[in-house]
Amino acid sequence: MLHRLAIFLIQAAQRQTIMENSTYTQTQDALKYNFKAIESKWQQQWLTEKPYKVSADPQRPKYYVLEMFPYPSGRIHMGHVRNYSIGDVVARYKRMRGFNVLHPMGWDAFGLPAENAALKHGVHPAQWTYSNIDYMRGQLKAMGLSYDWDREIATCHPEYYRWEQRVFLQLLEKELVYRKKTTVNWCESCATVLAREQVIDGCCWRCDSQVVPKNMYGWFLKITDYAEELLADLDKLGGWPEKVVTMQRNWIGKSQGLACDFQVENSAEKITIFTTRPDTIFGVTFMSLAPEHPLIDSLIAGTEQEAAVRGFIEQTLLEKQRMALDQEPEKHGIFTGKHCVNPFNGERVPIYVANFVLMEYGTGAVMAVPAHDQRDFEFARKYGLPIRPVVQPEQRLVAESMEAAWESDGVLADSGMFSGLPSAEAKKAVIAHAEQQGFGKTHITWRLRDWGISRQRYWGAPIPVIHCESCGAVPVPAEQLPVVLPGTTPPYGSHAPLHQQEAFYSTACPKCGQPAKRETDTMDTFMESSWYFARYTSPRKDDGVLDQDAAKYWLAVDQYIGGVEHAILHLLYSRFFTKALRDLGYLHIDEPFTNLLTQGMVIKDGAKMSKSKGNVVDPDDLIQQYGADTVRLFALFAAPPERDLEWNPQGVEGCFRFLSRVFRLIHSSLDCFSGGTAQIDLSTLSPADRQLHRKTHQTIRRVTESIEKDFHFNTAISGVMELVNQISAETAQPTASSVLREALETVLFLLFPMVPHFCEEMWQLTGHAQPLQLQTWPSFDPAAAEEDELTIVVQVNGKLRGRLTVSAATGEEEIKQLALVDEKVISFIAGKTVQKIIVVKDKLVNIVIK
RNA sequence: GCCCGGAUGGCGGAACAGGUAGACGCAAGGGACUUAAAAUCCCUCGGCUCUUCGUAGCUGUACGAGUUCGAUUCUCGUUCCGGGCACCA
Repeated sequence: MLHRLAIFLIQAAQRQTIMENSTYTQTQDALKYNFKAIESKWQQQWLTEKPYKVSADPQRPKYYVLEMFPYPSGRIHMGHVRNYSIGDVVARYKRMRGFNVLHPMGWDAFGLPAENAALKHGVHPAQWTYSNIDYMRGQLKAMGLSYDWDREIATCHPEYYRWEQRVFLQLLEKELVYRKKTTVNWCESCATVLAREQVIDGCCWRCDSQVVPKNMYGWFLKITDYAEELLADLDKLGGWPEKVVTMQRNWIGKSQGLACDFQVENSAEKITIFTTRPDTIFGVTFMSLAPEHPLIDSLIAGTEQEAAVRGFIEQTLLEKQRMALDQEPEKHGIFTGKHCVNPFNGERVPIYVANFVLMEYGTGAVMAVPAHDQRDFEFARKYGLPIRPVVQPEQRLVAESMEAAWESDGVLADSGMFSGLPSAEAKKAVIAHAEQQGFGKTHITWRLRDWGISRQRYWGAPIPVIHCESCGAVPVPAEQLPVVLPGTTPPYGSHAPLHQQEAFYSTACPKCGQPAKRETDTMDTFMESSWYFARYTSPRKDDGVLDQDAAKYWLAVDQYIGGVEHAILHLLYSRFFTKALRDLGYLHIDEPFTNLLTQGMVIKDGAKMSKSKGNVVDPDDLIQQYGADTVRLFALFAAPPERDLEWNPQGVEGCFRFLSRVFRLIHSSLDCFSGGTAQIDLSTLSPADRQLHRKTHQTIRRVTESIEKDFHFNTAISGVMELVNQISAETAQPTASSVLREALETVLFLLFPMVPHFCEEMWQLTGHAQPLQLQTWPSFDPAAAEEDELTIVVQVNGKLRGRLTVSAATGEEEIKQLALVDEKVISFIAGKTVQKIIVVKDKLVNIVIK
């Protein structure tokens, strides 16, 4: 009794000392987890001491972890909270593993919202953007994220985009950039080009007026030059989700087939078609051209069909715009009055213009084989054109009775010298024949198109080109870069605002000195995000694009983390840029991101969190109420990262409760930290202490494996919760202080990457002088983690009937015997014949009876 | 239409490699403490069955088959949900 009193008094005295010079408040008799004081204290320290500032150090292994940088829309949202919490765990964990960790942050700062805000409120896009950045930077700092803030970049800053302009000019020199005239989606009322996804039901997403096709000039990046490599290198991306690799593969869309010329009857013109089904070439019964096909003009000029065909084309192009993009119009077409000749059999076939043929794919001309292509089939039925099956499945096709095209393989029939060949062989034979005869050759077509980067907008990086009447498009000389966006006044008008700023565009030709005009288009904002990860390695370099040594040391990004919505565009463009920068001599790598984690969306009440749905939860409010550590913990605990996360306010509460529990547990166990660290001797431990010691090491193993294997922090956290639960249970009894201390310190170690402020505070409180983040991640002792008693499950015919507790050393035979004499088991096997007994080591015994 | 995922208690989610289904958390119910409440702590918690309330029996991982001593896990088929592409010749 007296002893207990003494302990109580000592504890009380200790507590008193803690209270006097620490960040806790005391309410009544309980210590309260004062997250506000704790978080601001450590954030302040990190701000002044910059422990996350790094530089290249060839002596140390590097680790580059990157989260997709945000668009500075105004405030961070839960998707960011989740993304950056995940990244921060990786960064902090790898640091404790001894890596030199690069973990930067910045802003994808160009884009239309800034311009819209400018039009609406009269603030300059730069002002709007920079003030959003300031606010959001504060939010990220309040989350305790371990970024090297000295590397922060904003893509709208001239010191960033000047190097992008430099790269643009070098690509121009290498002819990887070109200018061409194409059809774009044009909104008359907004007087601007719209991206495909901004056209809704043929109308402008903003003003709802009719979108029309318009031919105009634009700048293109020749990503198709890299199509083959972009496709082949997908095989190197073992650290990417398969889903994303598949999406990219489909997007690139390589098709191998035959390009073949059909001579136009009574004309010198030829129509080149592309087909992936050369085996069906004897089934061609007509030819279809895209309405935009350049040959049409000469085919119909002066004929009696001319007016009708022109009318059809006009109507079709209009219809194309009017139709919702996800709708397929009914197939229709018109006969041009002309014929062409199938070079394989000399047959003359009618040439049609058809609304379903795309000019952008293949050659814009399609040999129509109604028997083996569903689109051609429908078209043929509608216009009474012949259907001729030439690839026969086992059940022979008869043209008259066919209800749909047969698109699978078969054996060739009515195909001249190829008859009797199976499809696969016939494809090769047909191509070989065409090549030999000189009217066709093997050909590869890509679904991937060149990347149009021109935008008629203000808030983007200016394209560094000057148009001169006599010299044409002239690159801005390197020493004149950057071409800076003009003015501090808001841009007016939504169309090509730069086009209206004479002070900007009016200049002299660098070549001939004559008055000339600057290009007034700006670059697609995907340009900036295609190389920012590389710029982070030398963000302040002011005399070049990249520092070679830094790039070589840090790249590739070891772990990239972001939303799956960027699976195609951003990730494909970045891969392309990496290869292009490599070929310009800036980079030594082929692929930018070794490992990719695509995190799921944040869901509330079954729907994606969004302003329009009104189900957003503001991170600010949550951090205010519970602290950053709790919010981070919940974001990591509620679901594995790649899956959607259902936001549950009560779950957040639960995480806060957990941290409070640990907080109290540590305060009530401060005794165990007062002595030095004693060596733990397995042989002298009481069974309960042995058990806690074991659980401690098992938990280290479990958490380490979850982080290393798949970033499943949710199970890692469960593991720590189990350990905490066991510690709480143990502390009710006398416990060896060394074991208790080890267990509690382990909790802090394992939790640190997720809840850093909290753990640092507890670490300091328990008498450690050096910050926790400078410690080494704990390793587990396999001997300590090992169970010395095992629970063996006994089944009879696969059904659970009993459990045996045996020492780990028990042999198979003995376990078998123990199982057979188990009281419960006997009641099930009595009077039956034991057919066999299956023993799974350390796991179970299954007695099979009849 | 094609290509990928996914489906486990009231909810979010666990289950190494085919071997105890439901870890951990939330919610709910009961209890302790309190004048009371909050906070905290303890217990129960998939469904059904039982004059034995158990260390009980049956059943159960979307549905239907199959392989196996044994299937949430593997195979085939079906349904539903989500995502990507979508007239790609």
